[in-house]
Amino acid sequence: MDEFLTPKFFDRDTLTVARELLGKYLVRQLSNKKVSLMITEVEAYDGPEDLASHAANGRRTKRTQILFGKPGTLYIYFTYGIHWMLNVVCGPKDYPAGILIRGTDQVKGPAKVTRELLVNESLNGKEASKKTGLWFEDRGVKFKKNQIRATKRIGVDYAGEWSEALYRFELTR
DNA sequence: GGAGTGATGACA
DNA sequence: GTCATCACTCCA
Repeated sequence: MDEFLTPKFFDRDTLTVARELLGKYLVRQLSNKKVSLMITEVEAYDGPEDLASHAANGRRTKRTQILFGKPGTLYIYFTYGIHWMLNVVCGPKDYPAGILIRGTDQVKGPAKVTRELLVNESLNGKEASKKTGLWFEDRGVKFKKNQIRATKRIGVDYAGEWSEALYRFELTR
């Protein structure tokens, strides 16, 4: 049974949600086809203290306000002049937290995932749902706890001690 | 190792 | 308005 992950799933501790997203499916409905990818790598950006987060120090701007929004909301931004990044908002409203989808079983690399799924700003701020055309499913994939590897996040050296946080989770086999 | 690429945020 | 920076990927 495919179970749709509701906003309630994302309305919990960010690190817990991040770990539980591993093995779940990211599903994209395009006009002519449906693409499903199993999530194997994520990074958590959790709270106003997290200096690696766009919402570090509670910074709330036109871009980052999405992170303060409802759990289950998609946060998509453009970086390096080339790439789109896909995140899903976690935790309660007004608490800035999100999870970056870094990789899937077939597509490795955050910018490749968005390219493969044709994800861009048109989905930013929308809720992950079938109506939106991008959502998450639990397809009952099982794995052992020791298959989750927690490591430092990528590309956040500027974040001081927060760059050391083991907020990146990978599914190994 | 280094280029490409453009929005964003800080500062003025 | 200017400016540096950036949660990346590709090619060498």
